[in-house]
Amino acid sequence: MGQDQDDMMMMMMTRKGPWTEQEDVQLISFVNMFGDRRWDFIAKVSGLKRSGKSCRLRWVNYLHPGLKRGKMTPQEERRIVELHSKWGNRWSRIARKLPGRTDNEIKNYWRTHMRKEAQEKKRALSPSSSLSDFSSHSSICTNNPTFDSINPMMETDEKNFYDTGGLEMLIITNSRSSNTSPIKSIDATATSVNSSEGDDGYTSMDEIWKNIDSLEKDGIRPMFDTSNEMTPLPIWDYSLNTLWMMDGHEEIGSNMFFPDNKRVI
DNA sequence: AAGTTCTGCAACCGCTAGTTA
DNA sequence: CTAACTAGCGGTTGCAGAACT
Repeated sequence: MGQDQDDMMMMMMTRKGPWTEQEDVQLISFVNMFGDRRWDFIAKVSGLKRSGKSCRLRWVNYLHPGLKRGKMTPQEERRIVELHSKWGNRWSRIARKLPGRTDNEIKNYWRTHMRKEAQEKKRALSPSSSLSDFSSHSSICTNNPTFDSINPMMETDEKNFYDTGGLEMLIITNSRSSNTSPIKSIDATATSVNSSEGDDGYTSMDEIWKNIDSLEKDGIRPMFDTSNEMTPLPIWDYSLNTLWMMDGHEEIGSNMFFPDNKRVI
């Protein structure tokens, strides 16, 4: 079958809408194997009928182990307001300063926040005032282009916490545990990531992938073999359980990969 | 109790910047 | 150099559950 037909098939087979628990488990296992960069590859290889884009989004906004769930703390709220006044609707940038929070979450929070504020103002002002439909224009003041030019010095190479997730998080975790991971053995320097702020000592996933590629060229293979059968193996010590031990999350049953012994793919 | 409105959040869409061949 | 591809970003939508009438 030709590539075009393959793509056509993929298009037709693509699923949309809410993710099922089964899909989540499948995605987690494949991200654990291949890292959180090659989304298209993961989408294809995992057998999920999802686009790479959709997989990435699901991981970044919901499945990433570094995510905090639950309500924003007053400190976080203050920080968002502060940063938003500085940067406007640069949600991903704001998210970088709020570990465990995603741009989507902050964006949603802000919308709610603005809506509430608008309503309060409405109430405070006379009924004749025309602050109408503030909520549907959440960026009423934030699309101001000046926000983009403010604070050029604030331009840093800060990394989003979930940018460094996937393999890198695995590496950190693995460096604490005793097991060997393919990546750990490939790039020991990556274990020195400063995880406190995420801004220093950063080793990009690209570098790691390059390392993998170069090692593969040298005939050294990682523990997983992408050319063979796509059996999801939880080969890294990074316990999947931890993904589900966050606030308000139940743990998935004992057979994480094949609940009810169903075939995943 | 039933219907309506509101709220919070997950997910999609379209665009852009960066990367690769 | 450039075209194609991919990941990431910001805006928007749709839905489920809560709150209200």
